[in-house]
Amino acid sequence: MPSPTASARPRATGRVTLADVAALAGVSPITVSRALRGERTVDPALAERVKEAAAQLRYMPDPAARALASRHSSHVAVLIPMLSNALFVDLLEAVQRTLRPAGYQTLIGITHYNADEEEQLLREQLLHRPAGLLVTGTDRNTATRELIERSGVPCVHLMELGGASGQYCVGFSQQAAGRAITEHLVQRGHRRIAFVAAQLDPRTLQRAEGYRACLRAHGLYDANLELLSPAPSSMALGSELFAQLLKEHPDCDAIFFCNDDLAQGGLLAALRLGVAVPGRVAVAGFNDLSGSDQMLPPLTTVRTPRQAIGEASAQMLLALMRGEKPPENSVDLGFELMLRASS
Amino acid sequence: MPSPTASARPRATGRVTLADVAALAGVSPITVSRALRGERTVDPALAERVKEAAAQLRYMPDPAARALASRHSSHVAVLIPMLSNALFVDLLEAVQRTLRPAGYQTLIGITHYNADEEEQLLREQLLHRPAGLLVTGTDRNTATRELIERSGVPCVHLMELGGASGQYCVGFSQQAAGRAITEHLVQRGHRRIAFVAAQLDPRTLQRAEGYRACLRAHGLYDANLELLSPAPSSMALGSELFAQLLKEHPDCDAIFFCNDDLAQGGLLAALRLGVAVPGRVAVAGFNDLSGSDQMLPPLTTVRTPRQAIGEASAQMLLALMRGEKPPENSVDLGFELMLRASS
DNA sequence: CATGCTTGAGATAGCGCTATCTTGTCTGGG
DNA sequence: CCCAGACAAGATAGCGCTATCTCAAGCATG
Repeated sequence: MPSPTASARPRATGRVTLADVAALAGVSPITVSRALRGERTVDPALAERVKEAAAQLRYMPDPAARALASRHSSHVAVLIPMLSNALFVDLLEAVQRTLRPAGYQTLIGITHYNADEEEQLLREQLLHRPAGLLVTGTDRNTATRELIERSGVPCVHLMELGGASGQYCVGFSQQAAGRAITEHLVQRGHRRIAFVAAQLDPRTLQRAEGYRACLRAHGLYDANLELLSPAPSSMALGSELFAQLLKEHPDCDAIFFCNDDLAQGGLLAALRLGVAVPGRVAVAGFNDLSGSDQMLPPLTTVRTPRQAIGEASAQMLLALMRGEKPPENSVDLGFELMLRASS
Repeated sequence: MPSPTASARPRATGRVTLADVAALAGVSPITVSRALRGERTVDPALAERVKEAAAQLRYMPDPAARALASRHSSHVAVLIPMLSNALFVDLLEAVQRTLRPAGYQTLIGITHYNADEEEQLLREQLLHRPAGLLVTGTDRNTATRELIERSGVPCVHLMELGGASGQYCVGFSQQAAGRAITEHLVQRGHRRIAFVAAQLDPRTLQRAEGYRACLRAHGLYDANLELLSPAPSSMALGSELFAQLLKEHPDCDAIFFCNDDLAQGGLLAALRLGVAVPGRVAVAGFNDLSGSDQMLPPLTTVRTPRQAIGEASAQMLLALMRGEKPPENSVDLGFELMLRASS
């Protein structure tokens, strides 16, 4: 039995509406709307009264009606490549944890590292008139870029830095991170350092650039020591590529895997094949995923600040959606070398 | 420059609306609405003409307006416990792959195995008037169950079977799976078989029941050989629990881990500690997650049909949303023992 | 004291669809 | 030849909000 309080007029749907709250508070619906959205043009005392009435009736605004009238939904569209990479799970988790309390629902689109799929997903999501957009990386096809541009929806780019582009970005320099971990291997005395990568997405390629820059600076670069596979990253693939690399290049004395799952697979292959790590070959990974510290030997890797990126990007987006201008367009959250026994 | 075709009246938003399509096709807006939704009450020839007009104008219906007018959005709310368990990533992937082509957007809620959080998420999602609901398991608090019930939204339960409840379920018997893998260990001649579990969610506890039932049937059950931790599942925890178990129960000759990440951690701990697997102690896991086949030795486990569950549950939900009655309330997709060298 | 400005509230008019009720047309049975 | 019944299309009326315009009251200005 619903409360017997004042009500505008019975609605067909039985929902508590703005009009009900307005009737109870003795004001017009538009005033309720303004009061609940915290507009300044409502007298504080009145606003308080309205909020009490809303609470009493357990009023909850209808997102669809809001979206239709205001041309903005309470959705934030998030485009990420793949959830099978734990990196993006952590990122997403942090994003949701930040956006939900602010009243935003995340619409998750998985692009599978595919530009066309990304474009298609974005088109679908834009139909929902999202209030904001979170996309992975800055590299995408022209149509998608224009779609973002023309939609006028605030957009923050994840995982990379903006450079001079003026885009809003939160991430770190993949290139610098790739360079730093390679430098570490050089400092440990390795000379024949291989780079093993899968997926070959833009960020992987940036890490490759860091690897190359470092080795060139030391006069150690050898293109033959790059083993690049477009297949999706996995432990199984890491095992395979490890074996292949050592067979083709027996003189290789260190391997930088572009992601920890590959590296973990590599370490297991080493164990299986009886290859001593780091004695015969040192191994380094990227991202410091779950389990890397448990490996035998524990994996040297680069810890990437994915939770921080998720939270900071969501905060930046919240500011943009409020119409504020963030202090910086591009936020660099850095990275940390995790030096363990595999190197 | 937009096409100079007929149009109802300029809209403030610049969007192509039903009215534009209606004007171009020379029919009323409601007829366009009906034709595009495939209602039977429109002459096929006319419907074709309308669809052509819509295609020509690149008309896309506005989900918010639809939701408001029809009281159903194009959202399907999905409640899952956690994405850090790869199981749910695969499940979600399959769900999205099935629902998206049908025009449904998934709203993902992560419950963190927490009943209150689940209730809160569901309340938020129901505001969006989802067309369907996908929830993990059948075990939840009364408020949440009533919320689902009263919402009238079609709902399918994932990962478990319905029993006599009459709920729509797609999954397999966690109990039977737990029993089967334990039976396998018994058949291999093990007598002191431990059960190591984390998280202790309902499905884990069902597996525990299967384990107990099997060992009791063989007269081998010993409650001391159960090591149950409420902490979240991870490789690190698996390592820890493995070491703890062998220390406290040196006579233990086999371990059934409730999830593969724990088991993988256990295998690595064995390697670290120099414990021979399966010689000294056999190890079995659950779910056949990525990497389990790469372990040293490869992990014996239970392959669970998560992609199939995702797809079948989405198909069942699609049927329910169309107003059809599925042939069966509860669909059992079974499981498969993956016997590898760890046992 | 008239003028202009701010400020808080309400009236009005949609946002872009669909549910529902009506109307017109066509069919076949008595 | 008329009328019940089925069917295809349209007219009407919202769904539950918010953008925008309007208006009355209050206050400082010259």
